[in-house]
Amino acid sequence: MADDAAPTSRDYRETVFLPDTPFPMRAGLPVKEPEILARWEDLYAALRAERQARGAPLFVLHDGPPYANGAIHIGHALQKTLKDFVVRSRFALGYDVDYVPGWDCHGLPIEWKIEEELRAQGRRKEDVSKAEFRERCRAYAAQWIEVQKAGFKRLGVIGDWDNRYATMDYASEAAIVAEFHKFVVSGQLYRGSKPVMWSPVERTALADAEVEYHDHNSPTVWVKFPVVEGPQAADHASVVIWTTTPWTLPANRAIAFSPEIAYAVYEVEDMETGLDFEPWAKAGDRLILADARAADVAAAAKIARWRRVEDVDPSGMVCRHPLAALDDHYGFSVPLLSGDHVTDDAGTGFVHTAPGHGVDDYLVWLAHGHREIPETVDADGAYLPHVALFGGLKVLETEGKKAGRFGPANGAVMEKLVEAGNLLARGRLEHSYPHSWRSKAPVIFRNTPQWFIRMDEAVDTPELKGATLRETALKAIAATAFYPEAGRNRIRSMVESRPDWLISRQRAWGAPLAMFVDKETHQPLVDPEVNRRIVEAITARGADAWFTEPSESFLGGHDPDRFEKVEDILDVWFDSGSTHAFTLEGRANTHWPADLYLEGSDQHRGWFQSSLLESAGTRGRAPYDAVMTHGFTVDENGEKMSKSKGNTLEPDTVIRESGAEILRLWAAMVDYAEDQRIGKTILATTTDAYRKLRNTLRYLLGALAGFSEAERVEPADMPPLERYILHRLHELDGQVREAYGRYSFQDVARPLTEFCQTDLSALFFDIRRDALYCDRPDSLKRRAARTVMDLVFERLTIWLAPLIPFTMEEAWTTRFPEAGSNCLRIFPDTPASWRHPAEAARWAKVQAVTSVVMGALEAERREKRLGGPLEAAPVVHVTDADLLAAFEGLDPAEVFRTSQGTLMSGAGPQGAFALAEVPGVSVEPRKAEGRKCARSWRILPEVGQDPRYPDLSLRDADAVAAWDAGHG
RNA sequence: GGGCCUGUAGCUCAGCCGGUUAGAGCACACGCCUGAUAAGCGUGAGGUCGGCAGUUCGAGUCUGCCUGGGCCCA
Repeated sequence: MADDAAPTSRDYRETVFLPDTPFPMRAGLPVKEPEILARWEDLYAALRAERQARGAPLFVLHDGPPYANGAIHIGHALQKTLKDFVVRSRFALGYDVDYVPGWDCHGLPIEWKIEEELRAQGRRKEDVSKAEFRERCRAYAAQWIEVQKAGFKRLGVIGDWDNRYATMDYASEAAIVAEFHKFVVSGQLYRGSKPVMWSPVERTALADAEVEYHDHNSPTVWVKFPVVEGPQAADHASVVIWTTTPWTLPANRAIAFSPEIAYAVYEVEDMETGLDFEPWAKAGDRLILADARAADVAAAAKIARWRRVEDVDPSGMVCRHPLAALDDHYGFSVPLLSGDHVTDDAGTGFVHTAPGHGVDDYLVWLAHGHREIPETVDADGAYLPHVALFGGLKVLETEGKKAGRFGPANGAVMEKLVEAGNLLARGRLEHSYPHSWRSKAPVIFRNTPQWFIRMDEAVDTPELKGATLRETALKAIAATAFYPEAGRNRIRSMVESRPDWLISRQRAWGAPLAMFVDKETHQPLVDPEVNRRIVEAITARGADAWFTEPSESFLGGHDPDRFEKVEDILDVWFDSGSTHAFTLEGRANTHWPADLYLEGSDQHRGWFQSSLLESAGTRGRAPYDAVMTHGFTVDENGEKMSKSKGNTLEPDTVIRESGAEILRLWAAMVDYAEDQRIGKTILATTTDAYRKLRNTLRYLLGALAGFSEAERVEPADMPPLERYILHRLHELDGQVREAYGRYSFQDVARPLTEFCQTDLSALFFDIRRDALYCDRPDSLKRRAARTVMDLVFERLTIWLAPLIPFTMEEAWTTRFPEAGSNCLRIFPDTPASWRHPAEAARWAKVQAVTSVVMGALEAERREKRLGGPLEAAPVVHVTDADLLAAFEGLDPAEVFRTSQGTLMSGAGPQGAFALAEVPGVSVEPRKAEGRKCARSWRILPEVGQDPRYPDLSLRDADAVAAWDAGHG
């Protein structure tokens, strides 16, 4: 006990080898990270040069371009961080890595921004030349590229920032156009007419991604189509349809029905009375409806009583248009067509079919052999002049205060239906309706001429060898690796069912469909010389050249009067689908196809697919060998982040408060394949994990102070504990390489964190603290411990470097200030001879026994009979021979971290401490006898035996004697 | 409304082909140490495995339905 301590006159602290390092416990990352970034300079270039000099294999990660509009958000941060994990880990695995970050620059959102700017200046888009408008768009995108680039670099993301790609670079625009020409030349492009989502307010077709759904209150009408041909039962009857878009009725050409639905003729017998309006139906009216819908229709039409006359089969029936009586324009026949899209859960069981105003309508119309798609509405959303009764009326208002609201068309059509006696009922309905995501105005389906890439026509090029684009793309999907595997299904089902690729847009900011069309035949002009001149002009002067330079300059000998210059621009997905062409081809030190594309899972429909189709159509295969996807970042409750919910988290905030390293470690610890949560609690947990790693490094650095090669010990000469740690290093080496190899960063971070916690901190460091602090520097045990620590440090710093490069850099340069960047290193070889499963088995047993000892000491502490473990001298009784054998060659006191300890074969005495989980072991938690060594604080009977140092144990006396000799 | 994915301790994750009392690290509580100290060690508590039903001798694991969440589409 303390009062038993030997009289001491000397403070031995200076003779104790305490950890010594300038590596601070607190990181101060927000300040330190920028310093490290500055020190790295162009780390990426240095790495590439180094790897190329050694002839390293090449790995290509092709960057999916973020849209150059707005500050980076947490999703960008996760994404670029994951890419950086890939890039840095491939470098650490010894590869040369090509990673060129890029940006997507064209497209509607930027156009809108510029239009907004113009409006703010009181100018109209019409007053600005196309050239000036495009120039403004270009400047706008350029500015955001710089902002985003700075944000990505701050995260520690390395790449070829100086040679970043942008879809708006002249060379890119030229390459995109050249890719487009390949589709023209190979005959994969065609001009079609198709109902597309059209925004009259913006006078443009919209891509699916540019449309959002909002609730909208629409008029609904039940309309009678008098039967002119059909079975007897249908005589003097009308087919009833229901629609929420009365304005599309002038474009009606057919009625769709389902062969799966039962239809019948109903005859009205009585109408409801006491209504404040005159109902349109009357007794004697004969209506054809789906049985399942009859009751609802009766209610809507205020029919009090009716009679189901008989079944009727609509196939082959023909009706008259409901407005035929008012104008001969509507004198055509309206056939009944069967269609799979018809259901009986709403409406009447019949679907009014206007081929120019709905996709289903269009498809069912085509499926029945019709080719002519009527055009009824112009680009401004007004009926064309030829549309009888309604010419010039607006479906949607596009000017003035009412812009974006429905115009008089619906009302006018309903009035005329009443006049014609064919309106059965009307009402209003709140339903989900497509709107432009920008103007928020409703959109309509409108038939417009557009350019498409065919999915299902055999393509006779050397690349596609007579296969269709869809077949080629599906084959490419089968040949691609997906991480996670589920991605394959997702993209496959989309490619299987997707329609032809609509690539034309009636906008200004983009790469043009730079081609000429024969005014007579409507066929594109295919002339390699013309295409060459176009691409040359765009390479030199950008896509503007196409819009500003006269046709003659491209056409050469062709007659300018015969050919029309197409001024549509390409779908931005065609731009981004072509990035592989101008980033992976024609540049040095890269290769096509890319080894990996890595994006969010939304890109199965987006970039993965556009790149696949573009490449399949031009090269016959995917531009990637593997696709890796990540989920989305949601808030702490698993809900989508949104500004309106106020649950967003800006990467900047995290970087400013905690450091990019914390964000990176978070990304490393979560399962990125699924949606990842982030928030205050989670970041706090991440910070704790970070501290654990950091302190482990700090302890290593402290314990390794002054370590020299002369101290190094061969594994064969090491004690069991060191052999065990080497075994763990060997095991981890395999795990780490394997996990990085399949991009499973979690399987790097978790085992390494647990290794630091369990094997190093709680076992190795804790046991070896005594030897490190108190042994003579030349003691084998201490040298072996430091040798192993050196090997641990050597590996930990590079294994973790791809994930937390800032901290590993700091640790590495703290120890080796002259050795260059830690990030230039390659995972060191770990000798197979370190593998030692027997040692692992031994320590599992040793730790089981130790847990009983810990339990016994804990019980004593609770009873206040014992304080720290150095006050104890447990006696351990072991009946299990295996457990006993595990201690062969070990000092029990050392293992138990007590002053003394004894291991005995056989059963323990009555009352000895035991744990049910560890049978065959019992412990007597005896107190240590002897005096407390003033240096090591162990309590040993031997203290005082060395007369030179009466207050020290023999080991410490020896150590101090050596120390004294060295310090005069 | 449809397709795909997803819900295991406060947090991040393990749980193979269904098989004992569902594990780890962190956080938490309590204790120890005070020579890693805004650190270190130990002990402990904490889970109806989203819910319900089914298959089975046995289900976190398989099936169905419901429910929460996400992405894509309508």
